[in-house]
Amino acid sequence: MDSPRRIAHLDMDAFFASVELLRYPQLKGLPVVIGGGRRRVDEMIRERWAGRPLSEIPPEAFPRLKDYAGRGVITTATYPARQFGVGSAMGMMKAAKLCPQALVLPVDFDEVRRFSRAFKATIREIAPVVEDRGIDEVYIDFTEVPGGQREGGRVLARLIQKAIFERTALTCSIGVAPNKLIAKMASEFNKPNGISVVHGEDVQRLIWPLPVRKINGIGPKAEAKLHRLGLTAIGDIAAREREWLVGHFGKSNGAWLHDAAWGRDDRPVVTESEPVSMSRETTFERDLHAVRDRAELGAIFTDLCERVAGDLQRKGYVGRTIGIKLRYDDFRIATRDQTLPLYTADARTIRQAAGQCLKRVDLTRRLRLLGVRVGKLARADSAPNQALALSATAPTVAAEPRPATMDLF
DNA sequence: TCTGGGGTCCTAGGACCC
DNA sequence: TCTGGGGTCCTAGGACCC
Repeated sequence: MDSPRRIAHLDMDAFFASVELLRYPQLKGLPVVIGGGRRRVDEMIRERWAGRPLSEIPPEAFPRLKDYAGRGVITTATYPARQFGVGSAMGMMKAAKLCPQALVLPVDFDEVRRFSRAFKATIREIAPVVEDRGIDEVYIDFTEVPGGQREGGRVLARLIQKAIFERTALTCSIGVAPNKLIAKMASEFNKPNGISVVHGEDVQRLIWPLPVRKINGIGPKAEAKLHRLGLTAIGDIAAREREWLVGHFGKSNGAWLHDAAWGRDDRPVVTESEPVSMSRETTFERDLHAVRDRAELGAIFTDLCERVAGDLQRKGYVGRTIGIKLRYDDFRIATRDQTLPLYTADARTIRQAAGQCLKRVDLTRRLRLLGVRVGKLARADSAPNQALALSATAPTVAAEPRPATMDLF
């Protein structure tokens, strides 16, 4: 007999902040936020306290939110900071109003990635079917893992929690359920360092009272529309006819909403995937103008192209679609892209194509952000250009005159 | 309260082909 | 002269997630 599906969602608790607290244990229990600045705050601190262990730097030595005057958002807040209403994705300015005394530390991506690899490796040693959902989250298929069914998955979840803590000294929260959709919601029920187990028959009791926004895939826009229609809880969606939802949200979205509200989701746990695009973008310290700040903008542009090229080369990919992204001072976004005849990972080729794209957007407004993207990726070792060349010159294909519009490229 | 950076997926129109 | 439908690729924008 087939075992019923048991899917876990695991979320590291305040991941970025917890990683920093391992370095600065003296900050435990204090409101700390991670994020914001491009200035290496911790380097400044270390310089000032050179020669002393990091753990001996007194909390008073750290910068506070009230002293922080930069663009940017909070990546993670410790639980003491969350008590003041500070949370991820919140602007630094707003956070400073809510909790001016919170200490600010920058993101140390290398360190966070190191811990990310460590906790994921620990999980895979216990349960091999793991789907990456970013730096601090995974789905795990418990179904076929020995012991994965005991107490609905609670026993295995405890084992994983313990193994991660022993290896990294970090805590996580786990939800186990019949599918990814419910597991994701369940992992939030007992945060931090919690486990919750949800069964199919619990959907009505545990899921229906939750606000619609708790469904992974319902964002601010969908939430607003649901509210306008008088639907605020997940149960309100479930109470509607499928056809009614299809009428208001379209065939695919309406059906999905109905399924989600009833806790139905048969998506598999996907262990491997290939990247679709790679990009680099940056928000300037102050808004820049294409003409007045031409030199500065040009240098940033070149740097972005070089960084994307570096990423592609380091990871072994090439791409054919080169694109740019602008954010204007009024927060409107414009994108342009162009697909090249050959794959590339070369910074100059990327810069050339991205430069063409830049000519096609409005550059009279001041810019807040500039980004460069490479899409239509292929593995560099799969020799995609040779394949393209072969198909273009295959003897069975007659050489046709190119239409005039192609000459533009 | 003026809102980062890195992604994925979906939609929709037009070009082009059969 | 007018009328098709299906499929794929390209491009721009937008919603959403971590």
